[in-house]
Amino acid sequence: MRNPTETKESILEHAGSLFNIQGYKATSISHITDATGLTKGAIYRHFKNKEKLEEQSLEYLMGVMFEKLRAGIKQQQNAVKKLKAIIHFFESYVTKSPIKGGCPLLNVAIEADDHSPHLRKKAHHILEVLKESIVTILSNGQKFNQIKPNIDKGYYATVIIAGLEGAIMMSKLSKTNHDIRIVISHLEKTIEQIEA
Amino acid sequence: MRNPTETKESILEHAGSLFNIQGYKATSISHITDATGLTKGAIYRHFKNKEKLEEQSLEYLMGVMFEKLRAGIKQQQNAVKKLKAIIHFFESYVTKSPIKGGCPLLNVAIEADDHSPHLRKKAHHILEVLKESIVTILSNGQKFNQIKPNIDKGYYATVIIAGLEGAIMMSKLSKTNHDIRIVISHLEKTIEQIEA
DNA sequence: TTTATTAGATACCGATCGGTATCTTTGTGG
DNA sequence: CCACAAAGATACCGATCGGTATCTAATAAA
Repeated sequence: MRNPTETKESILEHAGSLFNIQGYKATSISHITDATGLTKGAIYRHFKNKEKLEEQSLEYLMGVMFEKLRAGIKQQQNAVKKLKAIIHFFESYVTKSPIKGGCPLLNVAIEADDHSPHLRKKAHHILEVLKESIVTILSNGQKFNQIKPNIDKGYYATVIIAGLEGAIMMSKLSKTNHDIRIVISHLEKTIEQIEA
Repeated sequence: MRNPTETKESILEHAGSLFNIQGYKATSISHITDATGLTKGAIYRHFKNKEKLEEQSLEYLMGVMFEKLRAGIKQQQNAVKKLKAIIHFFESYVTKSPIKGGCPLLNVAIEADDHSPHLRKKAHHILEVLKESIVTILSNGQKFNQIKPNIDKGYYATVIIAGLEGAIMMSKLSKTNHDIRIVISHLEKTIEQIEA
């Protein structure tokens, strides 16, 4: 109990979860003190203001997300299987969420649209990294004759991400995994069409 | 200036716009009094509390959305063209928005997930209506030999909506229409595959 | 063991939140 | 033209917001 790095970690964990579930604006410092058992004094010692706490919480969430995502990708040996691993990772946001509250990317994109440009920029960057990792998988797939040549890799990256994020939104409204399952089967078909 | 129905309409217009741009929780009554030039007294005469104002504002936004959507669909004479009209209606949320702040369905789905179940239920219902209208277009298309028989109509409704909503989210982050254009071209191809 | 530093607790600040009680103004039917 | 009801303005309420100044307690260096 008086380990500052552990304290900061605990704050980011709890704050990240609350921000992702309730929203950034809707989560007050008091909510975070309740969740962590700490006081305002402790929180403002580690974070200059709420804005900085929001930023670092988002980075924390994205870190957790990418860690799990990369682990899932690494297990698979060819491009098609790697892409399917990505798809099923996003499915887990609906079925058994690795992070409560759904995809942090989607949440920030909607909430931080006009307000809080700092969060929007961070989320945008993560989106580009995500796109790029799909493009890289496709490139490597082409190198090893697993993926057809002459396809528009950015096109498929966008189609996959858009479908998944939209399906997560629909599943949030319906509280079932019906829609995400449909979109997954469609994306799997789409991927199989570019298999070499 | 003292026409109560006009006043209520003005409140719904301004409140709806603010809710859709800034979010429901992030928009205070004071923001709405500033936008309308009215006072709290006027607003609370027409709406019991903020929750009711949120609900009716969402209904107002959805009303505007469906009105424009139906008008676009009605202009087209066959199923494929009607579906493409829907797709390009959603594109307009990014290019030149009929309602500022993007798709109210998407916004509510993300913000009102756990908090405010009344908004979530309303949005869910609208989503089902939207799905159903795509299914109806496909059904009529089959009747007139414009769409292949034996296809899963609900599947295509979900794939179309998910792709579009996800693309809107991506476009919000990148502030360009790059992603929505890609998804549209993909959905158009998908639709053409079920053309009879 | 003493001292300096830092982590964290406490108590408070002004601003703003949603909401209400009350007053004034406006339009309308007799 | 007057009376009455409804529309809207004003002034206020307690609660909570983000943030800060200050105090106490714990740790690490000497």
